[in-house]
Amino acid sequence: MPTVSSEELAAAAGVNSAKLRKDFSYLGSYGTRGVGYDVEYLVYQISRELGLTQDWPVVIVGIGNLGAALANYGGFASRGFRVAALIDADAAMAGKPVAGIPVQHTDDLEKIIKDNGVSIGVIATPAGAAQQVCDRLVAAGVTSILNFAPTVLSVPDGVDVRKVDLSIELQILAFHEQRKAGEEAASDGAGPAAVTREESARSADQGPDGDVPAVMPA
Amino acid sequence: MPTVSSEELAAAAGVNSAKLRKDFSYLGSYGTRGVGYDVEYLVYQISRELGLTQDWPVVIVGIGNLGAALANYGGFASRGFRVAALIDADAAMAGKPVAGIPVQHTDDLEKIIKDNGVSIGVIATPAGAAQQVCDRLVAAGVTSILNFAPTVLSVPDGVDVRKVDLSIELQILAFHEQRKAGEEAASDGAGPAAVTREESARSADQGPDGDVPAVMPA
DNA sequence: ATGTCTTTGTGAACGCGTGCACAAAGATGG
DNA sequence: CCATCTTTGTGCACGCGTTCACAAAGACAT
Repeated sequence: MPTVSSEELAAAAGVNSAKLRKDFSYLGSYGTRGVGYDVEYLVYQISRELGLTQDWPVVIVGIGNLGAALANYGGFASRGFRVAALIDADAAMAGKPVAGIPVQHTDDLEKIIKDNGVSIGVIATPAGAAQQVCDRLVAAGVTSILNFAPTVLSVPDGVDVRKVDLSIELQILAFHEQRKAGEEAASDGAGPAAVTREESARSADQGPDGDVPAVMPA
Repeated sequence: MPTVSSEELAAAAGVNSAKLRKDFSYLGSYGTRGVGYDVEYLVYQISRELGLTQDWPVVIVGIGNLGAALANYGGFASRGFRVAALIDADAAMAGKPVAGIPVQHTDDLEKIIKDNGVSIGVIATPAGAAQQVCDRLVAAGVTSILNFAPTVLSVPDGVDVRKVDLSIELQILAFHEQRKAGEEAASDGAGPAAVTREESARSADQGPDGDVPAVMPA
């Protein structure tokens, strides 16, 4: 039986082994003392807890460049997502296939949601249309929305919204870039706002995690 | 002189006023006791600290659907970013304009970077090409990379990489969705892994912040 | 069976970020 | 010029998440 110890996993992931064990313990996934975790069972447990074993039908509304990019994105299928439908307001696009899936018109939005049992919607429309689309999705039964439009959506309680702003990541890079450039100039110790830049402990940090606090950067 | 108090700002932003003041104090931006912060000066200070007053030329490599979507994205200009060039490996695309900018061939990558003084690169290529493109960008002088390809890039020290995985946000939504569905079923108290789901204190949280820890969800 | 050795699971301590509460500072009015 | 009032800037305490450290548990050898 192939197994891994928490120590091995922690080293590979770059995290603390105790934290990893504690996290696993919340899952109820029992390892074997003196041996480690059964790899196959562990994978199954985590997959199930994360919802990877389920089939999540999603609809993408707004088939412009971004919507098309999302429809073509390969990473979805392996994580349990299935693009159930593509929806666009442009009647000229109706019927045309994108990524092998025919585009349907906004008029049929409600029917599409219900027929496919969709609970997750992706909004890739222009900013002006986003709230309206959102309202219709919610009314049709969608309870989770991924919003790429540069608008903050208002939704009733019980509906989750996650906003993806593609320029924020660039912003963060630019901020660090500025610090790099200003470092030698700032080393004279003068000037206000001489916020010291601490190097990230984990050099391999490539995630969208809280490097930069809500109001002010670290 | 138009001013704002930390209290007003905090209420508007949905954060604690003391934290806001403390953050501002790191900036060295002085408010006036009894009055508040001079709006104009504050905007200038924050803009400058965040790099919004600078001009950041960026190149986008890989002009597929996603690259085109990024080139067309309106949010960049207002944040100090300027798309200096679009680069693609497909010779047939060379010269064709996308979002009003002619696509250039990968062969000229190094020259483009140097001529425009680019320090930030965006990779929107297929996974297979990403590392190679990354290496060339870095060799040409790029020190910050925004990576949309589903690969972890390895870069030398001093180069910042941020990876954007479009499916991760969906993953998080699906996870919450699963919890919603499983809540009534789990209320019988039986079964392992009955991790309680606490409602987010801030209902308006739409950001890509650490809702879900590295290894296990909250 | 008994002992040793490895690795888990977890109680307890540590550290850090957030929020409270208040003194200092400056404006404003008499 | 003094009193009062507002709002900042910040020391301090609280709470939460991470890490340490160790006892319990099981495998494996003798």
